[in-house]
Amino acid sequence: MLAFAYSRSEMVHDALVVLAKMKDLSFQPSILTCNSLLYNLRCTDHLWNVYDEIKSSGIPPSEFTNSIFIDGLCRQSRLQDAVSFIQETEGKEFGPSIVSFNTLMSGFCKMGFVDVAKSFFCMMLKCGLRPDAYSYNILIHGLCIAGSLEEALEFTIDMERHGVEPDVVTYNILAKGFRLLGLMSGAWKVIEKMLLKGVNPDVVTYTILICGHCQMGNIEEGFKLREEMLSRGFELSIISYSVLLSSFCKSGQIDEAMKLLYEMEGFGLKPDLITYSILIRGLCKVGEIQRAIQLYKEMCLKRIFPNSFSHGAILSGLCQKGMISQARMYFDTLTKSDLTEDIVLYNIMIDRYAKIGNIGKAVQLYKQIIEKGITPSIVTFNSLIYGFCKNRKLDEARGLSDTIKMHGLVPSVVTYTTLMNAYCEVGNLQGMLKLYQEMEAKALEPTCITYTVLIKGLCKKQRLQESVQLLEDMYAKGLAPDQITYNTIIQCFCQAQNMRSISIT
DNA sequence: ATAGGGTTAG
Repeated sequence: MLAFAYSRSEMVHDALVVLAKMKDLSFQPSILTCNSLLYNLRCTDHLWNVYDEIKSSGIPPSEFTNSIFIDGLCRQSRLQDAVSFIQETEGKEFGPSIVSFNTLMSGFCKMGFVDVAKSFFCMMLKCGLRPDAYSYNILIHGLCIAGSLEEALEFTIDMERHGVEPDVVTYNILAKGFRLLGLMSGAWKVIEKMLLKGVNPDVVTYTILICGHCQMGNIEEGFKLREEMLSRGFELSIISYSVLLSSFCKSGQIDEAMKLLYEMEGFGLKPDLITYSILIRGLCKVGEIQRAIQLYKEMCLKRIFPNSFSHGAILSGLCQKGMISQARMYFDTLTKSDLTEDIVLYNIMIDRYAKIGNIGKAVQLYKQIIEKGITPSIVTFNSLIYGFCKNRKLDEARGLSDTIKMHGLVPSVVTYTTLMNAYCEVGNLQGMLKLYQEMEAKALEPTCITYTVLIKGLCKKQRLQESVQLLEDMYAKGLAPDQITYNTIIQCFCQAQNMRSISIT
């Protein structure tokens, strides 16, 4: 009991001391205690030791033992070991359980390998196991994160067909999937369906919707939903607050954001690393670097330790203020001392160099990444492509497509949009449209910026009707045009001296 | 003891 209590209270060290004593006295701990310990050490190097210890001690494992072990392997990114383990346990007393498979699928999804996860879904069926709501939700989530919304929806239908009712988690996952693509009208349809099915929204649902409003720049609607939430007896979570905070920060209303921070603290909610990172970024964005550093220190005093998010906030703050040499100094100390070589920090720096047209420095940092054996991300390449485009080196920019493939990466909407913009700038409408078709063929959803580039390209060739049609397409999709979209169209009509059509919307 | 909501670079 003592060992169990220690373990449950995450006092793992004490638990281990008690267990060692027990071993001296030849007392056997219960499997409950062992599992709890295995669970608490699942992210550490002790995972194997504890597991081997259980195996050799003769304590009969429970059905949970194996799935906890698999979870540990997945969390340590040892997916291959997890797969081998599942294969070994097949046919044994506690062979692969649904939970084991679900854990494994979740592990693969988190690493971005949805296809592999799907193959385990099939394997599960072959083992005679019936996927449960977790199995479906894990896959649907993985697909949504990967942007394959259509397939996620197909899986949802499949789920219903097999008698597993989509629950609040399923609907939340789908709503977020639409939100991620900026398609809020789709998200609302998901919620409608959910209500129709008699499934009640929860705090997560509200948070996704508030986030959607905020993302569309409509903080007011976000706050209205918050009122509705409160009137229905829900309490705001740290995350709901963070969404609202973030929205204020994005629109530069930093004092409003700080007010929310004090409000949440007043309710006894403790801001976490993400909340602080949002605020630090917000302060940097409006140029208040000193206040940002002050908050950063306050966070450290509360024993919340900065990660690359908070560092990235300060770094991009310095960059945005045009303090490029200070930014570089900060960057150098971070990359020299930090054990984790985060690609995001490199990306921020590379992007800044690209933005100011210093492609030389950008390429230099890229080479440094490769030398250090750090894997570049698609963002790294997008920034480099931007840099080349800005310097009118379109061939070099396009040439990077092969390098992207070489690294096993996939061009994103941003890759396409950046290149399309470059073609648009040099007046190559055909080149731009060809890229757009290629993008569509890969089922990549165009963003507001993609549409704006398309509109700009068409406007340049006086194809006004088509550009207005694109604007209509955006409305139909629930994709919000921004100021630049409107400015582009207005400017174009002005140039065509067609002042009346401006009221077309 | 397996699933869902918030921050980053384009």
